Amino acid sequence: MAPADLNKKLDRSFYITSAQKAARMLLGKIFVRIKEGSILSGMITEVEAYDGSVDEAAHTFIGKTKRNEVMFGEGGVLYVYFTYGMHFCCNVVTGKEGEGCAVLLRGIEPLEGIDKMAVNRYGRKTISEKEKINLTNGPAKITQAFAIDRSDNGKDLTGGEIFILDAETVPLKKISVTKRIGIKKSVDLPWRFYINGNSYVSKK
DNA sequence: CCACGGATTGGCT
DNA sequence: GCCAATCCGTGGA
Repeated sequence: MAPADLNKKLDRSFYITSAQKAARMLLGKIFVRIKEGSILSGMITEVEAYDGSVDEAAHTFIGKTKRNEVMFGEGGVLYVYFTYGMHFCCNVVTGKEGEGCAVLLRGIEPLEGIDKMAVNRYGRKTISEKEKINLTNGPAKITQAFAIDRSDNGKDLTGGEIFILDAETVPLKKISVTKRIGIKKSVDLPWRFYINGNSYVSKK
């Protein structure tokens, strides 16, 4: 695998758009974290859009609170939340200040730092093929593999620690659009997007 | 392979 | 007090 090209970092303008558009555009892009001098990276394969203005499932639908204030900020930062008493999930905030929109990362295909992700997920470097698929095919699995937690909430994606690299846009005919997973409100909105046929997707 | 339920913190009513 | 944008182990087909 060629090393990540750090010159192709997405800039602020990429994120100042609707969550639905950003979600589709993020598929195929490369999510990168520099951790203790080494690179963890992977291609985004599955996402969901959340839009606080109309979407009861969005954390921002209820108005600003301590928990969701990062999601109300300007696009291009990371919104990390804690759920089910044990899991973190991470989102890319989109749109303008005050809108309360974000894209949940649900699937990533690992590219660099796979042995470190294996240690983060399983406590060992050597894993089976099945375990490799299981590294990052779910939102809380991603944060565990990339060692993302509440200390990363609000980090700027145009900075040098966590960022996203541009890559060829995935054509619409290679993208599946479905209802979102695991929510109990606004369940019928078709705001989940994933790359057809990719193994690193939480559910077909 | 699929279905089910337990784990376990903390945000909001 | 209720219950969550989840994951994993167990048990049965």
